Amino acid sequence: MELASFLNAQQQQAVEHLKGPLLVIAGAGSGKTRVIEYRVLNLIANGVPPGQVLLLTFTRRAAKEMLSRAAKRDPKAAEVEGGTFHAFGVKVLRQFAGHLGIKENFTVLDQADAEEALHRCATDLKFYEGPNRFPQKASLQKILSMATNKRLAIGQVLEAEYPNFIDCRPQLEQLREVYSQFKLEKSYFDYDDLLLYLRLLLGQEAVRVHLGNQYRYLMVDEYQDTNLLQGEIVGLLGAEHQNVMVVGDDAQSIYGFRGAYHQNILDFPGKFKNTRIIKLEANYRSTQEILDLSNGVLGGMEKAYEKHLKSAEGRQGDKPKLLFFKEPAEEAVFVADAIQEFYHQGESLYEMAVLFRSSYLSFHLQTELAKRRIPFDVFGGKKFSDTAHVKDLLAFLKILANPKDELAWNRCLMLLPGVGPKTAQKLIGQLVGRSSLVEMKAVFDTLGENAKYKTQSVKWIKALVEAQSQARDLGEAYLFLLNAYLPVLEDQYDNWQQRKKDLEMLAQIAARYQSIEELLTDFALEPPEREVSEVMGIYKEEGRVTLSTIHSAKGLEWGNVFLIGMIEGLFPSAYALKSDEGLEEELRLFYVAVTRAKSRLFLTLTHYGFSGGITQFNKPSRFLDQPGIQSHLESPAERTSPAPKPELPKIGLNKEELLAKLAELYQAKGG
DNA sequence: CCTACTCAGTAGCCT
DNA sequence: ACTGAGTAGG
Ligand SMILES: Nc1ncnc2c1ncn2[C@@H]1O[C@H](COP(=O)(O)OP(=O)(O)OP(=O)(O)O)[C@@H](O)[C@H]1O
Repeated sequence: MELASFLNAQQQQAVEHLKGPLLVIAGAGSGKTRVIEYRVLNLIANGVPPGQVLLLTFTRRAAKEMLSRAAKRDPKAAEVEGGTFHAFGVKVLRQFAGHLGIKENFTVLDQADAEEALHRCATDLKFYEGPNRFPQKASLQKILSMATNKRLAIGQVLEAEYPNFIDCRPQLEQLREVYSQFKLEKSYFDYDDLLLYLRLLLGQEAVRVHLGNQYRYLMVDEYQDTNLLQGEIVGLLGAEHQNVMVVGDDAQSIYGFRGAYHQNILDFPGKFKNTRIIKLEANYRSTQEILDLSNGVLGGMEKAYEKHLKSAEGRQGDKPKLLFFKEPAEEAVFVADAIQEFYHQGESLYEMAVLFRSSYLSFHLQTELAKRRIPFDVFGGKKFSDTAHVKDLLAFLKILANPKDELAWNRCLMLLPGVGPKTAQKLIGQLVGRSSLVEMKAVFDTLGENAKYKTQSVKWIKALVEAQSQARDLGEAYLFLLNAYLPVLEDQYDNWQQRKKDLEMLAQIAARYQSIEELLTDFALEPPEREVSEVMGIYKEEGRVTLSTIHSAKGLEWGNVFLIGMIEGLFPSAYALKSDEGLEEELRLFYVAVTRAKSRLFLTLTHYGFSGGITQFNKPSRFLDQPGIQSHLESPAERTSPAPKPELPKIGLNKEELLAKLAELYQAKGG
């Protein structure tokens, strides 16, 4: 392989470094991802069996992309073990399940499932009955998760983030214990458990040696967004052989809310003695104008970064533009117009992205694009699998996979009219004592005739039994369940037809899987993004515009990028303004956003916004006031201040007059 | 005792 | 739009 034709000198050094610890730390667009790709190939070319290489990435998508690109040059690269820390945790945990007395087909709880489970434990412990306020389920999950990922005591998390709940510390500690027991008993693992148990297993000398021998070469991408727990995992996985390469950019650490510890990357050389450090200097992605702005963003940070982004090839282009609009609909029209214009100039839709801080900022644009039949994909925000009806059907599938899944039963039973928490619990008490669906059927068959939920629940258990015994594949099994669920769906939702379509689409996805466990695990670890109608029409050539949160755009690049919603309180987010670190992370997020663009970059905002049911005046993001940023933006000569509201015309109508006018209008005029 | 309904308050980023 | 609190009613 002639590396020199694909890599610069520093990249080659990194790719040719095969043994011992290596840290590649470099700015955005400097070719870090490319280094990983070629290092995988180089390891294989040097005789390393691909199965001995472990590549941990931030999303499963990233791992898949890197490995499939590498596999084009050497098919063996496809055999490399790649995925997220969480996915790797699942894999290892399934291998060792037998030794830990847990079911091999354990269920992975997503965040909402974990919240439900926590809520149940807290309710059982009667923590909501006392006179003191106890955190809501979402906060419970966040507090415990933060403690796990940052390796902090619950008290420390409370002090730092939830001082108002500081008195709940003993209860929260008890809750964590009960919740852990509950999960272990039922073979549930939430996201944090996947890391925690992996860490626990690696704490066993024998496991550490075993995995160290199995995976002789470890690579970690986006290392700046790993947390302390993941840092420990890397330390243990690499302890045997020290062949650990981590890659990242400390200025791109944007997952603090998930416990990311950007110091991890700076501490790496301390953890692994004799670490070789390689810095990549040249940027291959963007024009110098875009990089000037990026450098301006870096310059606005508290922390001084020595890096200075410079285009490798001296690429020149337009200065990034800052544009103001009256309201979101107008902003959407501008973006859609520009997309169409670029498309007609010959740009592929794949080279266009619209980025935003929060997913709801894209709603207007979604409407506008759909209206114009411009195909697009949405990343980030509410997932397809977060919607109630999809979760309902997944609960049925969970029961099919594991008839003793109490949380799934609870969700399903609560859908029955006449069944609330108490009845559901009572039924579950009877159900879990039985070992199969067929035996469970008796519970419903023997219900008193006056139980109004009897008919429906008997239909359900019948469908479950049939799905288990008669279906030839998962697609068929799914249809049994869907048909049983439909009456309740139609009852529950006004827009059931739309939801039914979603569930039919889920049928297609389900049919692609061999086993339910696989499907459920995939849905938990990498939920499908919200599907968007397959609009065709005038855009025959393939290609789709990307609409993405900045977080989900990490590591990606496009020729044309629109960053919308540059509004104070939205970006930087009001939540983040509470602390200096919060604001600093927003700036890093801004840096990530602008460095996604190769050639053209637009920042937009609107004067009016809509929030909490009222129209508001927006203030431009404070980022735009920073001189180092402003000077690299081309904006309208004068900043159009919000148009003053026109004076209201004076009219005076009293109640009688109003009623008389109303009566006039009520005069029927239609056919 | 339990469920179903109404109302008020709030709305982030992800595995 | 969606959640939790509070209350009316089975
Ligand atoms: N040596 C090179 N010569 C030419 N182009 C390169 C070279 N290295 C990388 N590139 C290209 O530069 C762009 C950015 O590279 P890459 O995605 O690897 O950067 P990165 O450092 O991972 O960026 P980020 O930190 O934003 O994820 C890609 O389009 C890549 O193909």
